[in-house]
Amino acid sequence: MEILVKQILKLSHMIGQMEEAAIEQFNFSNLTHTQMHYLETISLLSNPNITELASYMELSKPTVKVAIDKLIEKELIFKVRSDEDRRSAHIHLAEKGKLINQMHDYAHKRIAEEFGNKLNKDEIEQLINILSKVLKDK
Amino acid sequence: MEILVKQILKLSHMIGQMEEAAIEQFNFSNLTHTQMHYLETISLLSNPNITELASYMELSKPTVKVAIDKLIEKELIFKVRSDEDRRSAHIHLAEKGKLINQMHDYAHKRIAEEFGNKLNKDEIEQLINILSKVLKDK
DNA sequence: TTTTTTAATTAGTCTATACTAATTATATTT
DNA sequence: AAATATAATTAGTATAGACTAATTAAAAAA
Repeated sequence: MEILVKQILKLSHMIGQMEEAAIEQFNFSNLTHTQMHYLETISLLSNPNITELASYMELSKPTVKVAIDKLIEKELIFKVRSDEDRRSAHIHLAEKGKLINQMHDYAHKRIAEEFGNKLNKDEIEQLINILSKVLKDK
Repeated sequence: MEILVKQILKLSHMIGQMEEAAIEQFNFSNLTHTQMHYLETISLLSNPNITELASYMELSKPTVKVAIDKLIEKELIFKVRSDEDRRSAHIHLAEKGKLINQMHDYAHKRIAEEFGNKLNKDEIEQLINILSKVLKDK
């Protein structure tokens, strides 16, 4: 088990490196990690309003409002005022903002490639089975 | 391969969650991610001086100096003036600062446990073999 | 020994990220 | 209709994290 713990250290390091590389690749270097986290969360919640986003991220609404304003300025997201409740506005990812998802995809593909290059078919099949067991209901 | 890409998404998410949980567990919630990154890098470089640390992190020396001052104030690290070159000072992790390494260990152990709970012996052996192939020279 | 280089620091500035308190506009309840 | 509640915003504040330019102190080179 000691060995596995060490491997997990290396694995998480590798995943981190790949994500960092993807950030550069996609020219997101002008965004902070916090700002990328906003984009990821907006994508996850699909068009939340500020109240929902603030509650999910456990931040105050003014904090989120200011962050959102900056991301709007950078044309990464935009707001759509709700018709049901005109006090509320839903946050959407703009085309540029959607790149955040492609960026993660890219990183994950690169990692999968790395696995593919170093393993034969049987091993890949084994790995997929093992991971499906471990990651079930995640 | 599509499946593997999806699994890697889940896997990196799981690792992230475990690290976050460990941060809370170890009461590092009062540190920012940047500050933890400093501790990790100081540990990695083992007692760098400010110039080395700044160069490795690709930041200016004043930026690093200010960050280091704050971490000294929090008693996470301390400086030792060099005898060979009295202009220079080496940064050491204090006991509190060393917890950063234990924290990562803890996270990795928890992940390994999660694997252990869901896999049988054969599968664990397979996984270790597969990971050792993929993570060789990492 | 004088000059130059180097390590660290100080001073000053800017942006990001967080907060609370107060305000505005719209919805909901009484 | 009036009172209350809610979504978003504005204003004000504080800390973290980044920079450049200038200074100090020590070491190395001329």
